[in-house]
Amino acid sequence: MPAPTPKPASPADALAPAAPVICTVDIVLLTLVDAELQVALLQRDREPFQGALALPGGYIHPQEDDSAWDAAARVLRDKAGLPNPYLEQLATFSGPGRDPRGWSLSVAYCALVPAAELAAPTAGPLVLRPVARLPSLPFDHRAIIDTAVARVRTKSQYSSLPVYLCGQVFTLPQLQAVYEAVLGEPVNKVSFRRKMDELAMLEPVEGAMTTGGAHRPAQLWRLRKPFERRLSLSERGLGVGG
Amino acid sequence: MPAPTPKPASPADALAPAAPVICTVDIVLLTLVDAELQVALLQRDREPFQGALALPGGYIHPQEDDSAWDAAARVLRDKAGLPNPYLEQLATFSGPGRDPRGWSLSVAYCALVPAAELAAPTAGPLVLRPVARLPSLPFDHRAIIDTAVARVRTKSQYSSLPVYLCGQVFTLPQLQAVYEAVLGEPVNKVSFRRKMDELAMLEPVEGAMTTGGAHRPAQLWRLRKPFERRLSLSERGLGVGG
DNA sequence: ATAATAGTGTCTGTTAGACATTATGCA
DNA sequence: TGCATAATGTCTAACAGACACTATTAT
Repeated sequence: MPAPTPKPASPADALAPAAPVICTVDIVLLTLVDAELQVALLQRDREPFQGALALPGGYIHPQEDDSAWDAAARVLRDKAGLPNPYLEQLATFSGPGRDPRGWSLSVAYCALVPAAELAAPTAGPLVLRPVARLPSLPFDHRAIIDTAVARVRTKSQYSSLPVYLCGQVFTLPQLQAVYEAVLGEPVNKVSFRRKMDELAMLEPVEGAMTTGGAHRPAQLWRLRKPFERRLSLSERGLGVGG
Repeated sequence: MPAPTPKPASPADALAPAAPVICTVDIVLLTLVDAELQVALLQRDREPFQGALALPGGYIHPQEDDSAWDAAARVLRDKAGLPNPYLEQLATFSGPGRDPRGWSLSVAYCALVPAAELAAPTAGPLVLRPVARLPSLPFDHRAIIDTAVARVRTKSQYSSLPVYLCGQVFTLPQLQAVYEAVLGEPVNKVSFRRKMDELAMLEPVEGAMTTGGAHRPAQLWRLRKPFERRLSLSERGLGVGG
């Protein structure tokens, strides 16, 4: 063996490593504005990258969080005023270079919320940016967002995921427009309605219709209770290309 | 507010939390033996749960690992003698109760290898157990394995994932048997071959046939180069129910 | 020749998409 | 009454699965 290297051999894992890992969560909070997927960003209030727009996130607090998921829910509650959004784990990003403070690990989560909920005054100083035209972002937040968008697009092809971008009640034409915005391509109306029927996740809201223009009003629908926090999956997808 | 609680209010995240998070990786190493999915387990050589069978894993070493993926690859290399297996991130498991040493976080990875590679003498003291009949396991390793198996089953429905359970070359009847073992149900031969053709990931190995019994030998195939480390995805799946 | 498995041709039922038609409210 | 959109009926093309048939080797 030549001269000693900066990488000390690990002492058989007997103890936790000396250099601690910085453990955080980051949330990709997506919503739909102007028929476009937008991500919520927050101006950082401290170093590193103080003042820059970045994903909402924060340290995992072992004292108060029962899991990384709980840490993400806490961040969403405290920084976005969202008490109970749809929230699912995306992936974990890690390495020595992604955070100037040192070797870091971030469990990334993806949250979907209706745009109306982000407009509420409790939503805090969130800033929305279209995922198709992102500003330059610190850390590896661009890669995290790209991963989230790809996941949402893929999952929308065969699941009820986009309903979390709608409000409590919605019409089928509205829901179809949401699918089309997320997938980025038109969807066949007849097939779409057949799929929604087959997914068996919607129930009509009796006696209620939208009013708008000089035309027939549309039936209102809402999620059936078993699917309020659980996706409905289609075996064959919606037939839109991936 | 009443008396002080054991949960100190977080000081605005100014510093990393006092109690460090135990950061590890765990690997669900799956292979196919006797037409059954089996997971590789290792007898733990230290506390906690010394002597018990558990998933191979270990601390993330910030000094030598460039990412959690690298840590998982290192564990597979050192503990299973596998230099370059198929390895993908599964999910991250965390919380105060999963490890008696304290609040811990484990990035779980899923590896697929041909059974022949695990039989090699370099493979170390790994023990294979059918995922359908798991022994009692420490930590939350049972939940991690169940998640991995569910993921592999789902992904096998629409991708080339099971080829990583085959060796370098294989016949289509062999590959179909692998799919059937993973999915747990028979697959239509004609449809299966149509899909394999459509996935465009295989190329015939010229002039080579398997020899075995008193019957027509089968064509040998191998993965085309672009797919050696990349899955091929089918838009519509293999038609088997999920 | 026979056995046994590999590989293919073909038919049929199912599914998805295109198109056309009816429904319903408002101006 | 006409217009605009909602909702549905129907035809057709694409696809998956069942079945049967041919191919090829060893015995």
